[in-house]
Amino acid sequence: MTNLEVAELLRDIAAAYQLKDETRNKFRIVAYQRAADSIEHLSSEIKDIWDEGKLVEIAGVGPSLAKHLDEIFSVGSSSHFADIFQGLPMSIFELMKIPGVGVKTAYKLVKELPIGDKDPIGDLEKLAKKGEIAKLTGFGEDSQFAILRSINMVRKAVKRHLLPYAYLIAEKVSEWILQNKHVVRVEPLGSLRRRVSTIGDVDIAVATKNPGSVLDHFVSYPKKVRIIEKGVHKASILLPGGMQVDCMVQDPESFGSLLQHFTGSKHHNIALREYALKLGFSLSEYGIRAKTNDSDKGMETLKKFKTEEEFYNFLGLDWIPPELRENTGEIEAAKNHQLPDLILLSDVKSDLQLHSDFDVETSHDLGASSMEELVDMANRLGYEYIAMTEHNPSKKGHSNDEIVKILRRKQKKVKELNEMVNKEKVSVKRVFNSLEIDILQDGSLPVPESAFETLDFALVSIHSSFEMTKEAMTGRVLSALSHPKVKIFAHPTARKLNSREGVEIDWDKVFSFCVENNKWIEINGDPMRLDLPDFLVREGVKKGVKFTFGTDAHHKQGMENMQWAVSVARRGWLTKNDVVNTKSLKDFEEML
DNA sequence: GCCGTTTTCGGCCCGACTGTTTTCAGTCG
Repeated sequence: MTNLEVAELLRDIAAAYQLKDETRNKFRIVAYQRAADSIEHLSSEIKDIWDEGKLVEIAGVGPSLAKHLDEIFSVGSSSHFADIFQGLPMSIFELMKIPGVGVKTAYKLVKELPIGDKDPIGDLEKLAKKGEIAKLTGFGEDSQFAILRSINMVRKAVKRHLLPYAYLIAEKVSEWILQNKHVVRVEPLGSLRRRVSTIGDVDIAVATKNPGSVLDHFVSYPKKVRIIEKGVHKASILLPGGMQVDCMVQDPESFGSLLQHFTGSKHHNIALREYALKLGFSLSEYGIRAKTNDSDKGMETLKKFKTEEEFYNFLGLDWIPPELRENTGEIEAAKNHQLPDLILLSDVKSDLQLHSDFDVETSHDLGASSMEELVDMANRLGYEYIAMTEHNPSKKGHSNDEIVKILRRKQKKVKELNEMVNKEKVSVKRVFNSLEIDILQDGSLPVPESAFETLDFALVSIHSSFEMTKEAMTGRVLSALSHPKVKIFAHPTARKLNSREGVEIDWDKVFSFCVENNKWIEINGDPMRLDLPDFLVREGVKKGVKFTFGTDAHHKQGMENMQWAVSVARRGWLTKNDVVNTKSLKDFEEML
């Protein structure tokens, strides 16, 4: 079972408890939901954790849950879970996948209508179209229509959006909001502000003294498909392409609290509120109140915050950078003044994966910009050095001698380039001659030994045979990294967001190998990759791994994607010192 | 059912919006 499957199972158990005796099981239900959340966000497979006998070390999993899960993994089912599901049609849990349909609604529908276990959502859709739902007590035409619309959304399964696209949307909607004269300040928040690799919906906060006018204006956004909801504090609209935009408004006096609340993550906020409770405070988007038994008294003691810094400081915490707010130890670190000094875009002195249009006769993509254009862009970005890392020449159709010949030609071209930058007084002082080399299925590299001599260093990466066992894949990668000229493992999981899962690798082994043998791991800034993923970056840096940044630009404009690599690094708790690209040219040459 | 820098017992985040209701339940983030 995958982490997601286990999480879904635990959520279904929680739902079943809600139906059986919600009052008595109130906190047991919460416990199952928390365990589900925790397991869904694990950075390793729960099956592996079970193998090591460490289930109880997962946050939210105690002796009882560990016992039931152990039964699931060893026997394939749990008698206790079976008891809880006893007498409940499985169609209930299927219907809960429809947004807006929770456990109570699903139960009522299954009980009142002829819905089978085979295709419950299909059955429900047919009944809704016949108008059968609206006839039930507690339902009406509106809720029936909402269910039909939600079923459509499940069918379409709107994918999460890439960061730059979400940024663009946030920018355009913010511009629209700013046209309202009552707007004091507009800030895109949520997962966008935390720089998560993919964005579900865009959240925008507005400071204003006139919330009604601002929300009216917001929902009149010309490009919207429809208004999803609208109240006095917040509203949501749907845009073409399935992007949802939420807008929350707040008085400028309390804007710091709103920023904190609406940036999330949900898990960070829950943990922060629990932490505050122990200090005797209750947190919300309005501010902080002292917790008293007398609820009337409590109302009078709301403390407001104009800025986030004041909000966190009031709780005895350092201000926590948004990228760290995932409840993975940041609150503890903020209390002990041990938050990392995160790397900034301005610390970056180089781009270590670039593809020019110099024809190396590769079977992969060539770049679209000339080496000169890439150098020009690097100068504009203020870099000290860059690396030309075209793909290796194709093995098919080339003899070893021909490959060497092609790479000597490239070596000569880069040499001329270096003579040019040395003559002109520009920020780029050196262009490295490198190559991105395929790691073949057996771990070998499709470049003859004498060709390596033309290179300053090489990158290796996976472009084929993605489905291998973890052991085989790990051996394949370590074999490639062993070559003395190979310095960087580029886009290491080979994932493509929304289209391809990353490969399976024993990261512990690869990280240790890199630390011991002075090899580096790339954080690829291509918005479709963002690879190594942030949670693995965090694990790597704990082991002492050094990282490189590469935009993988195949056009000079692509070099502006460096900001996304920095985002991933910050989410992985990296400081300037953990990233090779922040080193001066002299230090980099020594490290090579 | 989980958890501990007040606790191994007694707590468990906080609030908004919708639809169907006559005061609230259900769902969501």
